[in-house]
Amino acid sequence: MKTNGEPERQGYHHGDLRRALLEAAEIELAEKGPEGFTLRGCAKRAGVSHAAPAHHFGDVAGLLSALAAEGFERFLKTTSARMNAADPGDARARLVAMGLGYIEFARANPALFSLMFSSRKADFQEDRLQRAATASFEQLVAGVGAVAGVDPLTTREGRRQLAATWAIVHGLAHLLLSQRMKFLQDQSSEELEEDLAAIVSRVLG
Amino acid sequence: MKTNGEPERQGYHHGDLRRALLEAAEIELAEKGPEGFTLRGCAKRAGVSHAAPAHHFGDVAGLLSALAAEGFERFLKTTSARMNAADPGDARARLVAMGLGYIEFARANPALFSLMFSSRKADFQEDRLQRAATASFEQLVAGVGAVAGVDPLTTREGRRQLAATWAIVHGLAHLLLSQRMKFLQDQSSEELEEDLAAIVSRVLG
DNA sequence: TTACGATCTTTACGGCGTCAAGATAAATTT
DNA sequence: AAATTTATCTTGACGCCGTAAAGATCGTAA
Repeated sequence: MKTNGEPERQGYHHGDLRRALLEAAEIELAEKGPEGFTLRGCAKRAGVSHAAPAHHFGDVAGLLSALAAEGFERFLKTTSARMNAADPGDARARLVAMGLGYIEFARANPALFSLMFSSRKADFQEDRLQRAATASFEQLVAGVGAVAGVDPLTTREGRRQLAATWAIVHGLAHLLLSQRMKFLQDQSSEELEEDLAAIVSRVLG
Repeated sequence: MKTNGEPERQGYHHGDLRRALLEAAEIELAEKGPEGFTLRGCAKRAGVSHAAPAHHFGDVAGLLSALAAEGFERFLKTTSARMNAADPGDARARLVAMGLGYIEFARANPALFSLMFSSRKADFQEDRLQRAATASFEQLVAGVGAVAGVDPLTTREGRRQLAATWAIVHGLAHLLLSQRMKFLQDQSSEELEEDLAAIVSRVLG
């Protein structure tokens, strides 16, 4: 039995293969892209046999669902951090900050973002993933609600505001990731972020 | 040699296998999704051997590139039709119509749209695909330019308008396709389209 | 010490994309 | 019309993939 917290990966047993596989999966996803991702590649990267992941995640959907869940949890942290850095009394500024956090996460974790929003390989019925995704959605609803003064889901105008907010932010994130907004990405990073801030705050304002 | 235009698919040769494979690919893409798509499935659906597609398209990227090119050509037709149905003198109304055509195409051809905007399986350097995608982009630029009065790509404010227009429309399309805007999609189809029109015209207005 | 369950490996299967070689049909040349 | 060339499609093989089953090894508890 292990008495310390060290990895000790030398034996027949790995130590924390589940964690290692999640990390390997994220790297594989980033390097090979969501299309070139393979379970066997993750196993090889983690230094185990190709069938080892099955015991911890069942199948590839299980591994990707767990990774997507982690993605949404980190996503929520990113947007929350941005929001809390804004003026607590300015609901609109906080919502804009959240939107910019949304885009920041996408740009910092392109493969993960694409797994979370553009893939059907993960099982979004899985408990932890469902919960994490819902939590992020509820943060968005609350953010729009703080600006509107009502629960956006209860009124038609609220739903329109909610959809517009989400769409402008998600559209920017997705188009930037797919390298299709060259006219913005050809600029310097500072200019790009200025533009993003200007666009988001204009639509949400 | 064939003297008539009939298919005559009974012989060793197919007649128009290239066309048949493209149609099979679109159906396979729609049924199995972009992730479950296989070249062998297309061949089986077209009634030929698994290696037959290679001669016409080289590899799977070749087939999907050709299909994506067709997608962009149809996409341009859809947005153009919507634009030309709007008041020719109202540049803003025409741009809004184009945006609604963008979303209409995505909802009518979800698998194709995802191939065109969310996949790396197609080769966007391929000539015809590159041309078709560029033509669609230029239509967008022209539409925004008609509203702004300048070429949007030449000024910073123009680029911001361009990005905002594209992002709101693309964001709505992508989120609708990923089934994540239930609060809009739970409504009737008429109400949904009213909402889309309201959102797009608000952001572009 | 022994038994047991958890963890990982090995082996095997069918399906995939792709390549090479062969067969057949169509077109071209003679 | 016959022969030859070219285009089209099939067959068979290869390595990689995901997954299932069975065997090996380890940690733990009786």
